Amino acid sequence: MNIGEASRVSGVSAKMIRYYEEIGLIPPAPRRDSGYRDYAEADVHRLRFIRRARDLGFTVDQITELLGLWSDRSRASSKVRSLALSHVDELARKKKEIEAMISLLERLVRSCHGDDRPDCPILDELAADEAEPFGRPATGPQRFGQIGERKGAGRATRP
Amino acid sequence: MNIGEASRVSGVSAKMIRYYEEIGLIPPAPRRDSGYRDYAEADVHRLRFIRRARDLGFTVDQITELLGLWSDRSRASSKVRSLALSHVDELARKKKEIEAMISLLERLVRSCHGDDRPDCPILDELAADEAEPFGRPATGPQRFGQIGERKGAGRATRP
DNA sequence: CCTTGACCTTCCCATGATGGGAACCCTTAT
DNA sequence: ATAAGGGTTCCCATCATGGGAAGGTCAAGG
Repeated sequence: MNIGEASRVSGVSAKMIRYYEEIGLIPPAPRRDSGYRDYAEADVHRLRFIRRARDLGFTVDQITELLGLWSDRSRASSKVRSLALSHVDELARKKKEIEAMISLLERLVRSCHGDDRPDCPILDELAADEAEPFGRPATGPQRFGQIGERKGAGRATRP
Repeated sequence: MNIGEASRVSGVSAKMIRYYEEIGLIPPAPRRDSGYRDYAEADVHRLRFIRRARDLGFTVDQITELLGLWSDRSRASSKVRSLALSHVDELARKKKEIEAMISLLERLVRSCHGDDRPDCPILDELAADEAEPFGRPATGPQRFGQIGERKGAGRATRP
C-alpha cells in the first residue's frame, strides 16, 4: 500500500513516516518502479506500535529501545518494565513541576482583585527585588527546582 | 555593567540576554566604545522579571504582554489576571495529559510481572491490533485525547 | 611595554518532533 | 489528453536554549 493509506490506517502522518525512516526508527520501505514507498501489514503494525508509544509520551529514542525489545522474542519482560517505570518517573517529575507552577500562579491570581484598578500583586511579585519572591513558608531548603526543564538547569552562565 | 554581571545578578544566561534583545523582548542595550553591551539596574530588574515569568512557564509572547502591562501604570489588573488564568488553564491541560499517560503506564506496569520471562503485557498492548488498545472500562465516549500536544492534534494526514 | 587570561562580540549549528509548502513526477478516471 | 489526487525530495519554521569558533577588549602582573 502507498504511504497515504499506511498513514490512514496507522494514524501516523506521512510526513512522520518518512521522518521515522530517515532517522532509522523504521527500516527503509521498499520502492515500486515509480519510486513510491510500498508498505505491508507488518509495517502498519509497527507504525501503530510507534504511535501508541508516542501517545504515551515515549521519546523516539525510547521507542527505538521498545521496538528492539518487541522484536526480541527472548527478552526479559523486566527490561520493558524498567523502561516504562523510568518513563513514569520522568512524567511524574514534569507533573510536579507543572503543579508547582500552577499552585504559585493560583496564589498570585487569588491575591489579585482583578478589577479595573491598576495595582496588581501578580506583576508586583514578578518584579520583586528579593531572591525568593514567591515567599514560601520558610520551611526548609527545598527550591522549586529549575522548572520547565530548560537544559542548563541552572542560573545563568556557569561554565 | 557587562553582560556577564547582568547575567549573574539576574539569573538569565548571557546567551539568552542577547537572544531576548534580538527578538525584541528587551530593548537593545547601549554599547560602550568597545562594543560591549552596558546594563543598568533597571535592565537587571527587567531581566529578573523575565526569568521569574519563564520559571512560571509563561512563553516569550506572554512575557512580552506582561512586560507591556508592567510598564503601563494605568493598566487594569484584570488584564494581568486573565492572562495568568489562561496560562493556568494551559498548565492544567498539560497536567491532565501527563496524568492520563501516567495512569495508563502504571496500569501496564502493574500488569507486567517484570521477571526474566519474555512475555510482556506492556509490549502486547502497544502492539495490539484494536483501535482502542488500552481497554478502558467501556464507560462512554471519552477518548484520551491527543496527548502530548503534537500540533496536528489529530490522526495522520487530514488536510 | 607586552603577555596572559578572562571577558566580550558575531555567526553558525544543533536540539525534538512536527508541520508547511514548493517543484516536480506518477497513476487513474473521465 | 487532461485533470485530480496521489507520491517524491528538499528547504524552512517552530521554541527556547546551549555549544563552539574566530576574533576583539580589558585589566593585572612581569
